[in-house]
Amino acid sequence: MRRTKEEALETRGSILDAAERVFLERGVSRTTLDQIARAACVTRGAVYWHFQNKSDLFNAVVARARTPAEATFYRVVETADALDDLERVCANSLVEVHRDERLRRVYAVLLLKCEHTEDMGSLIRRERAAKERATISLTHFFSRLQKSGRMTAAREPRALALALYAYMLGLFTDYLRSPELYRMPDDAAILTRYFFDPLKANQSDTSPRTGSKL
Amino acid sequence: MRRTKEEALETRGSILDAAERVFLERGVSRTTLDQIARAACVTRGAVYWHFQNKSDLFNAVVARARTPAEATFYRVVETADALDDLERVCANSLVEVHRDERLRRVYAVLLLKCEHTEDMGSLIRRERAAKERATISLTHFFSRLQKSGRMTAAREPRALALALYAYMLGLFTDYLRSPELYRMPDDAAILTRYFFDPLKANQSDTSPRTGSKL
DNA sequence: ATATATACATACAACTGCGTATGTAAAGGG
DNA sequence: CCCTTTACATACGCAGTTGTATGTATATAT
Repeated sequence: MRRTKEEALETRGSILDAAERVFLERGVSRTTLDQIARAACVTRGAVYWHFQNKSDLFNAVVARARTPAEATFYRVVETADALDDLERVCANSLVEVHRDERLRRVYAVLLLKCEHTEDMGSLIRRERAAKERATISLTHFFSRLQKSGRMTAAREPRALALALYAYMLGLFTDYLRSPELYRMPDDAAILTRYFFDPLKANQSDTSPRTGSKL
Repeated sequence: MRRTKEEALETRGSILDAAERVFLERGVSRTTLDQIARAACVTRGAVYWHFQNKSDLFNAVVARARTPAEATFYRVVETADALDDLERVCANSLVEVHRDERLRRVYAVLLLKCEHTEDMGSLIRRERAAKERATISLTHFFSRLQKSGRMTAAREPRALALALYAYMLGLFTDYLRSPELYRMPDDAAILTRYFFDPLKANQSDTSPRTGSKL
């Protein structure tokens, strides 16, 4: 019953899909490779053929959804030169998590359904590296805007970067915990505006709210 | 070798202490009751005497540190009538997590070292209940302030409550992930001010930063 | 056409952690 | 002072998971 290379890739994909769902439903630690295999209509043999172990599979699941999403984020942050650009990226990432099932599942697993502990692949290392890169990029971004006078100088870039990172992290986490409390996609724009409006230099904060502008 | 009641309470306490530490170090799911028992210099027999199972022990660990901290929070939010009161509570809770080892460990376990899944005691239920109560309290708080004109009317209370909750959740999480990036306790005041300053009605946002005011 | 590597399924051995059952020595009540 | 209960320690059996070893049929290269 040997499959063609194409079929093998499909199998691999369906294993990743199954892992995504079972990780979300049962949490990473409580899911067994047999449960994933059954959900993918294969046996553990197939799983062990495509992946070394659960950690490896977990990393593959995360990388498949996360890497592309992060790439676009960094591309914008490191090249953008206007507050609106960053605001748009932030609001958009919230909407994407709301719309893209895969993204939503994987971020829910990352933020709610797994333990950030030393083993579990290189989760923590990659997480810290990503966070450091994001913080540095954001700090530079805010510094640039301040120097060119396109942003209020009343806040220090380092703290602003921390604040924005924490705010977005909290929004992702809380939305994934209780999405029914959010009115998406409108709230994505509203909530990000709460952060960015006060930064805009010489601009009244009481500008009329136009509701969803997405 | 039967202990007196007092000694038994000490044993119970040291088991809770040990569980706290081992949960933090190894993550809840990877922690075995034997590891906790060894860390507390007892056997699994003692653990099973004081607690039904790991879930029960976990809940006890969380309740011991969290219940009192939450109580003060709710007391203030539901009675306060000034933005500064809430701002002080938020900044203070960050500082407390930074200073109180037990609080820091337990929140780290809750936010980073356990999986928010259906079993694991009633974690999710209590979590959702706490979140709902907090959101409602905060919404009422902001509504009150808006009606009495002590806060800008440019933001809707419901979204503000979500924003503040998410912001604090993100700050806790990120601080516990990489505390070395934060300059505590000063950053606690700075970061909370970033949220509250724009809400203060008819007040210049560019007020001089006085650094740590705690 | 044959051989080999592939893409799995099946089978097996070993360990781990849990829950419980049982043992036990001392505390504390009558 | 005796009896019961307490506060554990020790011992046991079990079910679940993991990793690997082996089987196997077929795609694919030569």
